[in-house]
This record gives sequence, structure tokens and C-alpha cells, in this order.
Amino acid sequence: MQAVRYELIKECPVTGARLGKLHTPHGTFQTPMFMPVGTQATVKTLAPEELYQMGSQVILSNTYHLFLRPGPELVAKAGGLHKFMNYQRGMLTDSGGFQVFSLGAMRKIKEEGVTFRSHIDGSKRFLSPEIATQVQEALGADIAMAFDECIPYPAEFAYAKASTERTTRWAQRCLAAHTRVDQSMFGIVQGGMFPELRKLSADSLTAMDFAGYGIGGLSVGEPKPMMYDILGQTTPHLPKDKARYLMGVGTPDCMVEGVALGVDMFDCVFPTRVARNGMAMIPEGRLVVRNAKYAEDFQPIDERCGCYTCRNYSRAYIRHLFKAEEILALRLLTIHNLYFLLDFSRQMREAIQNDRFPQFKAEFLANYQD
RNA sequence: GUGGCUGUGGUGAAGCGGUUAACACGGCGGAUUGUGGCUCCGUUAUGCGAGGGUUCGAUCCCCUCCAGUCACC
Repeated sequence: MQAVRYELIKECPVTGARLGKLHTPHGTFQTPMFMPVGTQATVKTLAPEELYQMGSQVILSNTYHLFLRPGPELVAKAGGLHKFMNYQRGMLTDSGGFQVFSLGAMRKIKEEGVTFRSHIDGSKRFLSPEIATQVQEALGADIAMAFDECIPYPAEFAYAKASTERTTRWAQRCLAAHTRVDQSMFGIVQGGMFPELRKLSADSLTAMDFAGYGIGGLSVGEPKPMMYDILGQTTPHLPKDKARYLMGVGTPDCMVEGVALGVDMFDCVFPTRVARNGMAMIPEGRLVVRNAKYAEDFQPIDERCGCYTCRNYSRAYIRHLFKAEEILALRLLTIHNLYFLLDFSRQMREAIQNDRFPQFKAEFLANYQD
């Protein structure tokens, strides 16, 4: 019996959209869902109570960052990540595979694992499937991710094939190393932009006993139509009774397309990162609140939005806070953007429930500009 | 009042006779998809206190004025 279990509630009769539940040791959560990113054991600028209040269910934290600082031993000594950071709902840790490739300098990939340099102090470090699994067990999230290589775009077929096969072997080693019964592990489908490799990866991984499946290596710079194409040629190879998690995706247009192709979970730094740069997400796309045209605009970011920020503050005030480099500016837009995506997820669930997901998708996309 | 010094964009300032006036900050836009509040990109002085002169040519040299600033009466 897996610690984390997906329950399919309902499928859209037209698209591949799924309404479901994710049962975890820290509660049962609704899918499709968006998972806020809390890289260093904190969703930047927010306290857990604020996350609960806006409807946050599962949050993501990061093996790479916590491995380097403060270290898995310290988190284990604190009683695990939930206790350490005082978040009592669902939690997922990324394996560190992606960061080794995106942040670690001078990385060297071998069959055994990856040697890289810490982005903090430049020291030489090593991560392998076994180490990444042990670290994630020490962190103790509900969901651990298998250690993978995220293939860059573009990539040659030969490289993508070799890498994908290695990621599959690494997945086996992760499962073999995994011992915690109150934690489940998701495998990660790779395969680059090659449908046959995606199928190969999915088939190999689904033959193993993972609780769910991450879809990695997308949204790495390829055009969106290509991403949707590859995604659409990946999810059909995944079992219906397991959760599908499209890694690193979190703009509403990509999410609604992803849900239509059968994805249940998303995570992305986008809403929180752009919030810190003065950009608010709205149904029409984006509103850059630090733009001069909002200097005397006393409306909320979005009058239709129910978030704490929109109920209490104006564009002019938030713009002022950004200009003055006040911390509250970052908090207010982070609250808004996360609420926006969490509420957007809720609307998608409601649409699937009410058999109107295709219309919801069409209407949303007609209105949205990225 | 007399003498010295200084006047370059929103700011701090390079340039000191010769193509489109450096650089930094700020401003204004943009980028951002398994997170460094980081970063990156574009743009921002038809003009060098004002007027006159010398010169093929003046931010740069000369004169007058104006304004700041320091010192002394």
C-alpha cells in the first residue's frame, strides 16, 4: 500500500481532463492542483497560515537546496520538513536532478551520479539516485521524486536516448534505495522532444512501482505547441490510476492545456518569482503593477479577485511599495499570484465536475494573452 | 564689496579643440516556467549656466554676464 494514492473521480467526456483526489499522510487534496514552490523550506515571503488561507494544498520543496543548506541531518534532527517549517499539509520534494543541471556549475554526469559545484560556496558535491533518495527520506515529504536528468532543449536524439535510458536506470536505483513507508516516490518521464523516447520512458517507468509520475523535460525553452504535442504523446502511456505531475509548468494557459491532456499536478516558480518583480497574474494575462500608468490607479489589481491583496490594496499603493523597495510589495503580489493559480485550479475542477471543461478552456484561452 | 574656485541629463560625475558627449545610479519598458528578492535585455542629454568672440570646427580657448561656493573686508 502506497503512502500516497491517487483516486480518479471523474473524467471529462471530451478532453482528457481528470478530476481526482490525492490521498497523503497529511490529508486528502483535490486535483487538478497547483503546488506553490517553497525551495528553501519556505514559500518566499509567506507564512504557512497564509498559504492555508488561500487554499494551498501540497507545496514543493527542494532537495538540492536543502542538501546544500542546512543539510538533511539538521532537518531530520528538527523532526522532518513538516515540523521544521511548520507546514502541516501535503509536501513534495524535488529530487535535485533539475537543479544540478540548472544551477550546479561544472557538473559531470556519470552512471554512478552527478558531480557538481555548489552554487553557494563552489565546493564540489555529489548526488546519486541513492543519495537523493536518502536525503529526501531525511526531509520526509509525503512525495519524493526520483533522481533524473532533465534533457536540455534542443538535444540530439542520440543524447536524449542515452540520457533517458540512464534516467530509467536511476529510477530503478531510487526505488531500490527507498525505504520509508510513510512516503511515496514518483518516477519522472523524460525522453526529450522525441515521442518514441517518451513512450519508452513511460513504459519502463510504469513497469516499476511508483505512486505517480512526473513528466519532466518540458517547458525548457521549446515552443508551446511542441510542448503540448509531446505532452499529448506522453500521458496516454501513463496509468489512469496514478497521478500525473507536469513538472515546472505554471502559467494558466499551459495548465489548462495540460489538464486537457490528462495532467493532475503542476508546480512552478513563475507566479512567485514574477510577483517579486512586480508582475501580477490576471485572467487576461499579466498586469505589470510597477508600470508608470498605475501611479494614480486606486483600483485593486483585479476587482474580480477574492484574494487578501485585491480586497484591501490598490495598484497605486502596491506600485509605491515596489518603487520604495518595501518587503510588503513582494508579499502582496505573491499572495495574489498564488491565489490566482490556486483559484484557477479550483475553477478547472469545478468545470470538470460540471461537465463544462471544454467550454471553460475555450473561454479562458480566448481571453488570455501571454 | 574684493579675491579664488566651480557651473555637463533626474543624480554623482568623465571628457578639455575634431566622427553619433564615457561610466554609474535613477527613470521608463521588457524578459523570467521542477526559485538567489538575483539576474538579463532595450531605452533614457539634437546638448555641456547665458550671450558674444577666436577657429575649417568648440563642452573644451578668450570676453561679458548670471548662479553657486569658499576666503577676506
